[in-house]
Amino acid sequence: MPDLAATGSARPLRADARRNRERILESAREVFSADGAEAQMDDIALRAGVGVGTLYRHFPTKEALLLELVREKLRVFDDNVVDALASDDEAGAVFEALLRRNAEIASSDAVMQQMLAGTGDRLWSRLQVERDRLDAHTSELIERARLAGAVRADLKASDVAMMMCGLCATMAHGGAGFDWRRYLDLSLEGLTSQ
Amino acid sequence: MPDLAATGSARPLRADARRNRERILESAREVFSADGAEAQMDDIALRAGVGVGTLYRHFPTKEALLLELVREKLRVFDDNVVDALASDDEAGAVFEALLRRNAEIASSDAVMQQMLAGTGDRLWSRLQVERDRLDAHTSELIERARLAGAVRADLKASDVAMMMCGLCATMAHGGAGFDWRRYLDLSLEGLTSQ
Amino acid sequence: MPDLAATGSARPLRADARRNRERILESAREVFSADGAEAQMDDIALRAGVGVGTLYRHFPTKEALLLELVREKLRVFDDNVVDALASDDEAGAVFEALLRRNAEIASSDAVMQQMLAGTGDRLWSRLQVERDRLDAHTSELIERARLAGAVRADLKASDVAMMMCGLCATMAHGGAGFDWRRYLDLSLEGLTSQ
Amino acid sequence: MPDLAATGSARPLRADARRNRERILESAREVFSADGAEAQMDDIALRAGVGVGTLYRHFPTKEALLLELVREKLRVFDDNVVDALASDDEAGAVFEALLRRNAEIASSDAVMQQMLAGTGDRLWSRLQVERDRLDAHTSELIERARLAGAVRADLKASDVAMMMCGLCATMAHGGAGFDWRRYLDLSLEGLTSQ
DNA sequence: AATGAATGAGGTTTCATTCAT
DNA sequence: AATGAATGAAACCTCATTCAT
Repeated sequence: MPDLAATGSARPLRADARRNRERILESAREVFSADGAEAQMDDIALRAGVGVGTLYRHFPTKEALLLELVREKLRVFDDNVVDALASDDEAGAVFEALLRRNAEIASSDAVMQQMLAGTGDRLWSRLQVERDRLDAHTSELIERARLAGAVRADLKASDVAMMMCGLCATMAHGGAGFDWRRYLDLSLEGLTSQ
Repeated sequence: MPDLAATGSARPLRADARRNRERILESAREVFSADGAEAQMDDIALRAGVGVGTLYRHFPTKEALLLELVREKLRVFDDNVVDALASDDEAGAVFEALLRRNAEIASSDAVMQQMLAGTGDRLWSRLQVERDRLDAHTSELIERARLAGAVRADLKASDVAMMMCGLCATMAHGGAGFDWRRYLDLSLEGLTSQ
Repeated sequence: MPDLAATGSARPLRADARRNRERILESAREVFSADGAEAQMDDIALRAGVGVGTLYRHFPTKEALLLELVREKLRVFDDNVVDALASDDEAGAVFEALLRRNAEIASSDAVMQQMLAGTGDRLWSRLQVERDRLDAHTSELIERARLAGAVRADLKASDVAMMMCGLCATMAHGGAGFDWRRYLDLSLEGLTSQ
Repeated sequence: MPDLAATGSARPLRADARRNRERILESAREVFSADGAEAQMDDIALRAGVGVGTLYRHFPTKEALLLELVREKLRVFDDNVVDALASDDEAGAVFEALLRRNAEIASSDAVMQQMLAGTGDRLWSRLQVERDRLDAHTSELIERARLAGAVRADLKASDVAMMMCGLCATMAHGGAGFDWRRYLDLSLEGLTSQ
């Protein structure tokens, strides 16, 4: 009999509970994207087809829900970095492709944009674990690109983080006539110029 | 005849009313900086030493107040661009100095950071007049720098706007270990590399 | 011009605000009496004919409202003790009459009964000032009665307080076939027997 | 044939169910004592090591659970009265000893204090059977004490009930500097003075 | 013109109880 | 029988805005 408890800190959820959890997260993504961080918990529950109580059973706080949404996305970012590390292609190309890939993901996630764009500093500080892991992997990737002469000699993970942060801010300004892809191109120049 | 158009609505204010207006704006800057966009109108009025009613007489809406704050700062940005246009120094150096100067201003203005960092897209679209003027002057400055060979040949005013926007996002993340001045340096590389 | 501020710690309320305050207190007494301490703020506001916001402007918390209600009544108790101290009648009779008078007041005040009967210990501790004053005056009255040989030699103010407390508990049990006036008679025996 | 009536509903419980019932009652005593009547059913179930569902299987309502707790204690009170009736000691001393004994029991039972101190009149009225039995036995005890000349000639069971009720109110006011044992002494004076 | 009291829709969260597993 | 996830009607309180003074 496998030790189910080993898969996570808490006991595994019942099938229906897990389904509800997924539906809540999905609705939350949609509603937060539409209404911003001031979206209402009732709306999220309604859209998920569950009672508010259920929502609060899974996420004890609005903040906790928001946090989980961002955490998930940071994990996706990290997964992509790990993927990139496994690639045998040319290091500079791999680095650039990774940034474009993660940027595309962020561009379709309004919550991520808001978090990265500066609101919610308190939330941000609670994601230290995920950010540290992401930074560590990013540093590895940078090192490879550096050895290949594809990026500035002094490039650091925090530079990449700042760039993603700035990029998200331009994404969030949909109506301002901003073209984040162009901004990414310009920024890449800055990161890669010797 | 004074330039009434510059104050928006054309009615000249009584001396005490104008004083109140100034005090309100100053308090608003302080309170919004401290509490973010969710600062309370009552707090702003209290700090200004006026009743809420007076506050609402000057600014019919919280949004209008926020708007005015940003508008003012955009005018400062623009004034600085105009100053730069009047300079006889080397065009590339003038361009770079301007960006640094405006960045410093933004770095001490939390409201500006929040607006530029992505929140309040609706607000942003209501500043078209100021943004257009700023963009026009910025374009002039870019053109001079381009002729001097100091920036990319295809650089546009909106590129600069995006960069300032991204910069503000990193400023807003005080606690994330971000160093916006470094980010500005990197970005300048991107804008100026040929 | 009289120093209006001297009448209280805060500036005097506008006429309409004072009227509202009175109406709120009156409704609160009625609603708390009917529904107990778990009465709803909305109901109180509704009955007072004001918005909830107004209620909360006057009393920042449900607890604060409850507190004020009890505080008022403790002041009435104290006023009666002071009245009794001013009486020239026979000390024992004055003492007994006072207890009966305050008991009658408590019997028509369900909030007071609930507080005195034991719930809300936290509230009770915030009434220290009023209780101390009441105890001080009560001690004076006891002393007179003692000198007249009308009460136990060792009677203390806290004995009287306990008795009122117990009395309120029997009042609160309206349905139990309890007769608090009889209980008061029995208790008086205990306090006065030598 | 066992006295099924004593357990209320007549169905004998399975061994494990009975064990659960006991654990629930024990937890309920602890949690209600700690948190007052607004203790949460979930907490009680958690402490008992059962699911809420199980709790509700045994007690269909929070009120029913509270009721059972008080009912139990009233039975203990009654048992003590029956014990006292079996005593051959001097009737006055027996009477007084009984009151002290039951008071000590109440003093260590916050739930009992809250019930007797006035909250929950509705609950009180549902304990008619137990109260009647207790009153009947108390009356017998009083009668013996009366014959021995140890108590007021007109003392009734309801007087004793009121006294216990008042006593519990002073117990509940832990922080008020109240000394319920002293209050009991004073009250005994009142009950026994001729 | 200024004041600040009043408004009340709406926000988050709790918790007794039900019911699918 | 037992479990605990789900429910949703409240509860308390906030705050942008209005309006009588």
